[in-house]
Amino acid sequence: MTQTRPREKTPGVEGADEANRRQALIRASARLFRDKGFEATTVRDIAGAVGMRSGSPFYHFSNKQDILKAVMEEGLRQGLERTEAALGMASTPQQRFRAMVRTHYGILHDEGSEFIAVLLYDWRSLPDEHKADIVAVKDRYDRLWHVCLKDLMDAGLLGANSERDPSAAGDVKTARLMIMGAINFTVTWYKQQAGRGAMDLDALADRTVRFFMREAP
Amino acid sequence: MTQTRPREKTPGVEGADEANRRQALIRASARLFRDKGFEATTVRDIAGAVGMRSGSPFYHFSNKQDILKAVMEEGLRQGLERTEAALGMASTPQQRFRAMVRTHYGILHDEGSEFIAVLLYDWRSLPDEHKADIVAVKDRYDRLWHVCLKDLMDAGLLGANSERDPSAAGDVKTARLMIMGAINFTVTWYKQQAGRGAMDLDALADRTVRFFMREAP
DNA sequence: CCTACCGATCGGTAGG
DNA sequence: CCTACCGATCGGTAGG
Repeated sequence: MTQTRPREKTPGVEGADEANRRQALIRASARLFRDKGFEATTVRDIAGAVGMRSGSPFYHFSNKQDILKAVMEEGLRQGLERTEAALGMASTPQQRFRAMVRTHYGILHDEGSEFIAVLLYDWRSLPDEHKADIVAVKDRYDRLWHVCLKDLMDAGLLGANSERDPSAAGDVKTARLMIMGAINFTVTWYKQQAGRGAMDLDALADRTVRFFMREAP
Repeated sequence: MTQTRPREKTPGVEGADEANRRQALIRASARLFRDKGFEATTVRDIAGAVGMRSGSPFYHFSNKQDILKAVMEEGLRQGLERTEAALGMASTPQQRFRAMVRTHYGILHDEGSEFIAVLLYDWRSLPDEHKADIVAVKDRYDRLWHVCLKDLMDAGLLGANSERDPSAAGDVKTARLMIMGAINFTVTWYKQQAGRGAMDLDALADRTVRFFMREAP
């Protein structure tokens, strides 16, 4: 209830607070965008979600579209970080594929991880002049998938015709688009059960891997 | 440029005209919703696209949400019609799968066929009280896919582990969700080349079928 | 289906 | 980051 903001001890701490508020806005926006869509979410919704008044988000962002961009950037930053960490603990193509599938499901469905769902859902609301920036980072993520799937395909372990000659297996890009499409589309139908935590995502990842990847004989 | 509307010859024709205007609104709305999203499309956009003034769409629909519902219903009606026609010309499980894949790509990407893309993209904008109606029809469509995929799976022709025992192949529902997800997600990345017509969709369908379906030895 | 209009709301800003 | 506010626009309606 203090009417005056307490003076910060150091400029560094004050800067950290400001960054925290910005992060809070990004997180709250991600959730709102994910639930209602970018266009249906008002700046007042966002402000209210973090206890601000309606004009205050514009202290942190110059307009609503920039918040959307920041949500997508945060999602890709976290996504790359989590994926690289997961890949570091896997040593075979099969393990790496499983790790990427499971990690991507977490990125899409974990509590507090609504950023990439927004990227997928509200892409058309992002102004054209910002799209190239996001695509550049997204390409890095897609490349991780490409390498992962190429290894699997070379080993004859991917797709319905994988064990035959390489030409029958199809190209890696098609495989990537199909697999990532199947996984990404879960944002339209998968709902986490309350209380069961990550268990359901494990099961979903298992079923996904078993459908796309040939099992060792 | 006539200021007075020409008198209709019969009530039947007048009713047909009214239905035509309604259809024009649905088609124009589908395209606008698909391009900009339901929330970002204004009633003025819709009216302008068919040469009406801003208040006139409400002569045909009681509110904006009802237009969205009508778009989705029209998509499912056309989708079921086209799919049943395509299935009628196929006699083996492999042919039926190929027919469903190719038809679904047409439903998603053909010029003038933006209805199902709207259903997928703007589902969350549909008021809850209308969702059950749409789901009921969508279930019929999903059931056609289920039967198609079950036949394929029973024949050991679906997925990476399909030729083994049935338990290794996984369940039909997972296969349906993965395959339809992969296909539906193309709405986010596939862009038809101008002038080449349906050729590209044929190629896309071929690659999709080859990825998911085991080819005859 | 048009004209004329309305209340509500929205993104954003000025000044502190 | 708040207060106070603004111009623009939106979905929708009355009356013809």
